[in-house]
Amino acid sequence: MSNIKDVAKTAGVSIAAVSRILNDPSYGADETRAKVMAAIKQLGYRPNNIARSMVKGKTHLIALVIPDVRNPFFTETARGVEDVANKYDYRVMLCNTDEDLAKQQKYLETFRSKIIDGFIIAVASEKDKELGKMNRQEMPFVLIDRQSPGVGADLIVVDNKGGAYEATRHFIRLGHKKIGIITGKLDTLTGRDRLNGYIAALKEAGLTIRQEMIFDGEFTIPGGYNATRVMLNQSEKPTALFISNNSMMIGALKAISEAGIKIPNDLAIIGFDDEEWAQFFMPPLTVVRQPAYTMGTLAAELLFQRLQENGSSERKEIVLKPELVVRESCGGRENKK
Amino acid sequence: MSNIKDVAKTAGVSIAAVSRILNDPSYGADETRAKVMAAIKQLGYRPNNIARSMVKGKTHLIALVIPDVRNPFFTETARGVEDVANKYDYRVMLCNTDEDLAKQQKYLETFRSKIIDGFIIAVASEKDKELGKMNRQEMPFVLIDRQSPGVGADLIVVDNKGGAYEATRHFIRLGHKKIGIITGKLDTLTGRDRLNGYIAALKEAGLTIRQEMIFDGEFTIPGGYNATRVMLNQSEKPTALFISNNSMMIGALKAISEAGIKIPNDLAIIGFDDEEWAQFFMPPLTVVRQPAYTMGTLAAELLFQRLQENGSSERKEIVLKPELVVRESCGGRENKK
DNA sequence: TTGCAGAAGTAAAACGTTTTACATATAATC
DNA sequence: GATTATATGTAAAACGTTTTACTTCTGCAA
Repeated sequence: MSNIKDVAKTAGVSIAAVSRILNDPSYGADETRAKVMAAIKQLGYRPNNIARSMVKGKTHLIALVIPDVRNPFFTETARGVEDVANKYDYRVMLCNTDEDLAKQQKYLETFRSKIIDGFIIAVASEKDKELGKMNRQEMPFVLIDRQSPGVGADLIVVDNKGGAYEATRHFIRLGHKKIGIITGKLDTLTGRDRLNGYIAALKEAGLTIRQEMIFDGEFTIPGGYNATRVMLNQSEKPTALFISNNSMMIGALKAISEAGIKIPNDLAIIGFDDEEWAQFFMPPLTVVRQPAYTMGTLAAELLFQRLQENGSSERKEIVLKPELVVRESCGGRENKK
Repeated sequence: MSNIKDVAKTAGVSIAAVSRILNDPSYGADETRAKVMAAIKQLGYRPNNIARSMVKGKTHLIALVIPDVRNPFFTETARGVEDVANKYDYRVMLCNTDEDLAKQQKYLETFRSKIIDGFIIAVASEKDKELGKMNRQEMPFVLIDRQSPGVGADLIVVDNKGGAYEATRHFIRLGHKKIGIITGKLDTLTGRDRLNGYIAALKEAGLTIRQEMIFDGEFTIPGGYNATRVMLNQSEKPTALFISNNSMMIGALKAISEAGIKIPNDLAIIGFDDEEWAQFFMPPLTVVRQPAYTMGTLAAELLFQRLQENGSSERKEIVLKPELVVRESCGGRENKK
């Protein structure tokens, strides 16, 4: 591979001249510029970015660490990050931790060796201890989707409680009294927040909170399936069911179908997280949509802001409002019981 | 940030000694090793990987370029690549081109600047011209899932024709005579291959190929919806339908449901690409499953093999067999018409 | 004792850029 | 015509490592 030295030699100029011509459009006489360009073309020269990174101290790379590449919520976020990064002429390294703290730590370790300029992370676990040790001055980062206690970095999250509250309110407005919930893992803040939003709405409406209307689906497909099946096998069934994430929705749908229960006539349902297939399902699903793409763009913008400033301005915390997308899985007012 | 020089100074040894102690476990007296380690700990030193990369000529980074991060097929492939890469102590940069040739070229351009050691790519378009210009000696790469005419790189693809053939054969075995297909984009080899597998099976069974049983769904959800709707509105309907990718399946399912047609009694269906929700659908979907994860691991292994050898061994082409996963969307023998 | 092998350590070159500090030539101002 | 500013160019330092080539020391065999 040819380097800048070769170019300088064949063009008959100094190394510095080549570098300047490449980086500063206003520099140099037309004649020498032409010579240099000709040499570059002839040799097929490409500047070596590693060398450039070393002297500049910037790699023009950021990382996005997510716990599950197969979750559409995170890939949508990734697209947001990527679009903004490209705008700033940065590339993004997408790192998948598979909800595994050990994998996450391996990535963080790699980052410390200055291979990237900064990163965005949705932590694999609330229990992480490494993140707090990162020097944010040297390597800025922003947390998304999930909080990490004790880490004073910028944070962008969705108002999970608010989203669950809105969904439950929607049921109540339609006249439902027996409203169930399939919760996510309650050792995560996200899981707890969604449950709390549900409870808040019921309380506000003067409805009693009943244990037999609350089942844990652990955020997984089989979990959602089992929880829903048990709930629907009870003597007293809910007339409306809030399923608090996308994976559990898939399981719940199967359980509902197997039980011969019709949506929305026998049971109204609302999910959390919008997905492509949700609007194509029969009936199309009413869901709480999280602004995943926006979360990605905002996180990236925040990170680039940090990368540009040298003095550290104060910590930012952004809470994004989810949106209730009303489709047909709740029917209308007439099906209250 | 402290560097190796600082460590050398506080430990009272030379720079070279520090480097050696760090990289060669058999080097150095116990005493000096201890001094160096203490200094490293005290200063919180981390070797700068960029500098290391420059002298070594390796970045320990590979890229995976895919046309759609939201497609589970590709994210599954990504997991395969990632797992193998981590095994070799490499990190992977996931690049999403959104089926956009311009974006792809931007990434390729970045790669030429030696920021990675090699890459794996599912091209955005068959029409790409840049890839052929890449010097495979300097920057090895392997093609996956999609061919790129004129590019003599290693290749790993799925036997699309064979997969479609198997699916169609399954219909025929069950006694179906009127078998329809929703094809993907026919300007892609993948789309054409799947159509050809379908045709081959029909011909072999002595069934006639009928235009009104073949509709183009363009690999998209709305395309699949429209194509299926039109097909099912005809006077003569198929009794079995092969839907040749995952996205079109979502659209087709809606059209089938809206038409009041029951699966599998009125219509048997088979899809291409297995997805989490496919087995949870009612009825669970029979599909042609592509070995996405395996494709990722094989591609990565092949790439690392290339990275290790210096002389170039001959080009490899691997064709992976897809697998027909029989579930309930085709019913049994009794529903032939 | 001499010679030699191996271990432990060092100084400096090398990787491929950008940037600093400086030199020279040309044009502009008085 | 002298002075000054500006444009164009260069040599060398710098970035933080690894590696080469060399020196010194230690212990062992002859």
